[in-house]
Amino acid sequence: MSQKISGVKGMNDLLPGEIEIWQHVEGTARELFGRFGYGEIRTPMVEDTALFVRSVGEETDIVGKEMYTFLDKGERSLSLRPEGTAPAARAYIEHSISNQEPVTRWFYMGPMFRYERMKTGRYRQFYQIGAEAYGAKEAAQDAEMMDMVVQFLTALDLKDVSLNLNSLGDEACRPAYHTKLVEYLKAHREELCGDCQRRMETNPLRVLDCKNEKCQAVAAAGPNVLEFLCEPCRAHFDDLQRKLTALGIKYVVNPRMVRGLDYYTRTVFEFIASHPALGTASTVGGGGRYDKMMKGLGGPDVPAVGFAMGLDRLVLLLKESGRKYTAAPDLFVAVADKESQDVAFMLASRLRREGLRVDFDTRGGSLKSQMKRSDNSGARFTLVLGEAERTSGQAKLKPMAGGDSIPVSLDSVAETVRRARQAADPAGSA
RNA sequence: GCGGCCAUAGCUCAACUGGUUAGAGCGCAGGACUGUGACUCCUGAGGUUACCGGUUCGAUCCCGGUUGGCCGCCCCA
Repeated sequence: MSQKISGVKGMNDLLPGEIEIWQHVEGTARELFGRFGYGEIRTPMVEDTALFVRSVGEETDIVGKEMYTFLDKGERSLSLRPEGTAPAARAYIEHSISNQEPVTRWFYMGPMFRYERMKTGRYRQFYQIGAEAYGAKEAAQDAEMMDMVVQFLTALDLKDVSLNLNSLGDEACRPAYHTKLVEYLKAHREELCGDCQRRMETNPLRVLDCKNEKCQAVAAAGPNVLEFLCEPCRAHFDDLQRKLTALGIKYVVNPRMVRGLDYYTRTVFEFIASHPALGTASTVGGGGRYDKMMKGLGGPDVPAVGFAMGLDRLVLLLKESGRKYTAAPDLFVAVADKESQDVAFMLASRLRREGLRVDFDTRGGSLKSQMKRSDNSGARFTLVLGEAERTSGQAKLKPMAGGDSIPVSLDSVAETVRRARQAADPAGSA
């Protein structure tokens, strides 16, 4: 055997048997987000490196050490996208969308790339579904987005997901808090872990969500970001909470929640799932408002709010739930004798044209092996075609789950199968 | 980037302290039953024991390296 070639570390193949779950999640998102008026966009997987440096933030781990960055043959520095918000913003600016409509709502889904140590639910090529709403600074826009996520999780029947909420203020009030926090942390330097002593210089907000118990104690006793909010930010946050309550959405205000990207202002939120299968990978999605990013990227001064969910973790949860999403054939056409092979082949084709999901063994083989294959395929019925059927034009639909066979003429197979399917699964698609 | 555990058939796992042709269950294929799957029984295919090197008369087992996987830290989705 020659040298075996394996896939790249942290990048996985998705095969039939599993892909159906992904399709289900993506299909649910498309339908639901469409209902909220969001249009799908697809941006390239590769962008100018500067886009992420300027939006995500030079000091973040993502840009600092996790990006797949390379020079193309024209010596341009390009990067595989590590997240979806910046590319969407770039597209929004590039196509002058703000000149065409006051409010724009987009969603996207696809692979993202980060060079990281692999863990449960965390891969180097991972998948996100995200949405962005541009042009509305009102808290109602934030609330609408969270409503959409909640409905999405509900549609997937995912329970035990909680919404954490915080406000980081804006350029009017954040600096004062920032100063106060650094002052406070410096006074308690000795009580912090080594990482946090470093963080207080580079990104003091991150000390707030350090997992270390001592650091948490220090952070808990320190200045509270919510008490520093200026009047407009305070009003915005209050309004958001009123709207969520009105929508019946449960949430927890966590003044120590911050996020890994620098561009957020005011609202930030996270959806956290508690499930043993996820281990420490409990965040399934998060987002927030980024009112200043567009201008920072050289675009118009439009406010925006967005979120992203990690599909890998959602799929992990759905796998745990044990639900099946595979679409089995309606009918397996089996052949009893060699002479019937071509007729059966044509019959299978005809039934597919009539809209049935039909499986057929092009190799022929013993009837027994075909029956086994039919059983394995999960087909609802098997139709055996042999000399008797060919001459009489009559056949039997054998229900693979057991029960009596249904006599049927070869001309009305599709209709009969459809009716049986309808009876068994009225909610199923046609 | 740091620390710990692990790697045997497609999958889940065996193989006494280093000792003959590395086994089982599941799955797959064929048959018992020549036009009927599942249950039962029989048979078969499928392995360079992740890779490279070392110690040894002899290595799946011991040692080193590489690659890959898992767990914790970090960070995140």
